[in-house]
Amino acid sequence: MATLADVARRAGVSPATASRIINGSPKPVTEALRERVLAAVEELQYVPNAHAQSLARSHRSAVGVIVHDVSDPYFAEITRGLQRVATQHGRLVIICNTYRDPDKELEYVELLRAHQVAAIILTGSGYHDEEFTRTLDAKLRVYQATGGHVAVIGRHDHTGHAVIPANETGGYLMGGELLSLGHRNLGVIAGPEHLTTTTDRLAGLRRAAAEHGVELPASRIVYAGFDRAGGTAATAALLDAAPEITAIAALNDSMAVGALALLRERGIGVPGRISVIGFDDMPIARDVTPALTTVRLPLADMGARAMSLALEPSGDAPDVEHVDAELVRRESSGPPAS
Amino acid sequence: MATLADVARRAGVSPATASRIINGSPKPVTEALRERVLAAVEELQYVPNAHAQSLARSHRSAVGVIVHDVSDPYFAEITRGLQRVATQHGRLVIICNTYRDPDKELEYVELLRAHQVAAIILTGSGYHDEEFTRTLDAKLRVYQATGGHVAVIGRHDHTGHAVIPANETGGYLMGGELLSLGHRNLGVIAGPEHLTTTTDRLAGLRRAAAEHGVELPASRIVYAGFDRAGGTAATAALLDAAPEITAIAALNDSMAVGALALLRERGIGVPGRISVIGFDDMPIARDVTPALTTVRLPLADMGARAMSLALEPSGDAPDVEHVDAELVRRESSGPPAS
DNA sequence: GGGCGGCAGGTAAGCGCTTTCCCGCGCACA
DNA sequence: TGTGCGCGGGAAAGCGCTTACCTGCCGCCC
Repeated sequence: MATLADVARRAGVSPATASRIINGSPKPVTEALRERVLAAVEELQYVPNAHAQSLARSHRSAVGVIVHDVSDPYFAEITRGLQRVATQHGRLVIICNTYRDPDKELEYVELLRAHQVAAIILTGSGYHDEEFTRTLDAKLRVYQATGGHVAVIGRHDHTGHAVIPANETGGYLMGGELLSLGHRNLGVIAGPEHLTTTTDRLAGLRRAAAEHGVELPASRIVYAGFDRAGGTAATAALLDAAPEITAIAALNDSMAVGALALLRERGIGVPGRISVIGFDDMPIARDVTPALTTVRLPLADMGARAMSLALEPSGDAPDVEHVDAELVRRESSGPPAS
Repeated sequence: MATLADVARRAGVSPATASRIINGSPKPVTEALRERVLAAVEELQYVPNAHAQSLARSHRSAVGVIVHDVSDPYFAEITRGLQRVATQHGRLVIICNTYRDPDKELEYVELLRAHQVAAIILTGSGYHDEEFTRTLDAKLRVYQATGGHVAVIGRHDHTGHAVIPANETGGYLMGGELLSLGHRNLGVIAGPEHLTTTTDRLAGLRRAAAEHGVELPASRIVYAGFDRAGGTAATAALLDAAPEITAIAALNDSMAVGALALLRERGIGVPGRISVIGFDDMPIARDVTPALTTVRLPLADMGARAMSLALEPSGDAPDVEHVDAELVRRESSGPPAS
């Protein structure tokens, strides 16, 4: 690799001058030298070593994002928003996939710290695991103590910037929709029980049920993975345990898609025999059959807002932005068969 | 941030010793010192500065990936495969989204070079643009000349490691399927004309048509963006230009999904009135309505193979792996209405 | 004409690590 | 007892860049 010294030598100037010209420093430089240096850069195809730069300036330029899995449309959408804002700020985004392994989450915080990122964005759900939460919080604090910015999406027990989706309200909306359509026998297919996202959405659902005087016994709630496969598995289990249900509330769209697939396979009409409602409004929700009634969260926007919070710290106090959930009626829900 | 010097001071040793202990260097160190250093690391929550490390060792550890858009399921799948292999090799992946802007592609190659990545993976289609291709190739060569590894997915005019999907054969498969079902009036909704992916797939389609003695006039081919919106727009245009068609070949699944959406909206039965066939077999292909008949490409696997080629250079000669396309029959295709 | 200010450019000190080389010690050997 | 060797540990030289500080020169003023 050509170095700055090579460029300087070739242009017959000192490294300092070369550096100033290349970085457009405010220090004035003769036009003749400038041209010689720029020519040398071109001939040598010189690109400054980013590591050396970040070592010399103590200026952090990249930002880190920790997601469960970028290829999951939920995170893909959020990431899109994150990227957009980061790029506007001229910052490189380092994406870390934990594949839902809490240990990896911890590791990645260290790794991002090692890479001197300007900010860490934690997406995905918080965990109901006190020890893990404490450890994570401690690591983030250490990072913040050295000037790092942190923003989380979702409820994590960490004080700092946060974008918090209305999971409880959304759950309430799902429940309200199904109940006011006349359903009384609801089943729920939920993500892992130790995720705050699961419990928050479920809490809203319970609140709606309670208001309508409807039971939601434990046997009607099946926990599984927060993905398509989890959705089919949970639906199968639910159908075995409670064949009388007329509606299924899926705690995210991926699970809802899995449910739809299983119901189709078994020849169970949706919404004729069973209504299905999802959560998140991922892009594919409108393209499945039947188009999915769901609770919309502005995913890309949430990502953008989190990145903005991290990159444009408005003040010293931690900023918390709540984002609203909104019901989107499509074709997978209807009144129960009478 | 705590530095190595801080750790050394606290443990009462030299930075050299601290470094050796922390990195598990082969040089033997007394157990007592080791413990003192490790304790200091813990107390100070020390994490080595990755930039300083990569400067000191001349060892490149990250790898760079250039995609059009990670949030596009096509690239999301490929990225998944890339990540898997990279993680196995203990390497960090830097993902760069070009949003289909060739200039950004060029910029990102420089940026990744600046970041001293060990390898650059170029995904996404090649361009029919001689100047661009030459510039890109030149930049990649410079990178390779300094020891960087390059692997591309898809047909790019660049000699080096490559994973090349059977786009032509896949196009032939699409065409063959539709034609042997009895369709004679085909329409094609294609991605941008300047992409090699578009032209290769189209070439296969043409070959199939020729074999069956079927015309495929220019008026039956509509070019648009390679995404859902492009699919709906192209379908609308196609329906206007050639209302007699009984089948639509979409050159990727995103466009097919867009087509399906438009046809549903217009109340046109699929496959009753018009058959639709896609390309790629993205995860959502099986969940749309009707489930999409498509040509499967093992996307995640392609990503994994590309990363392997880049990270485990088998020899000096450039490795080219061809990957097969395979027809997946689902419900969106059928014989034409008689 | 001498002194001084300003200005282009260079010199060198880091940034935080790794690693080569060297030093001093204690041991075995003759 | 003297020589030599092995071994644990430290000193210091970089890795490639930025930047504070210094130098030498020119033109200006008194």
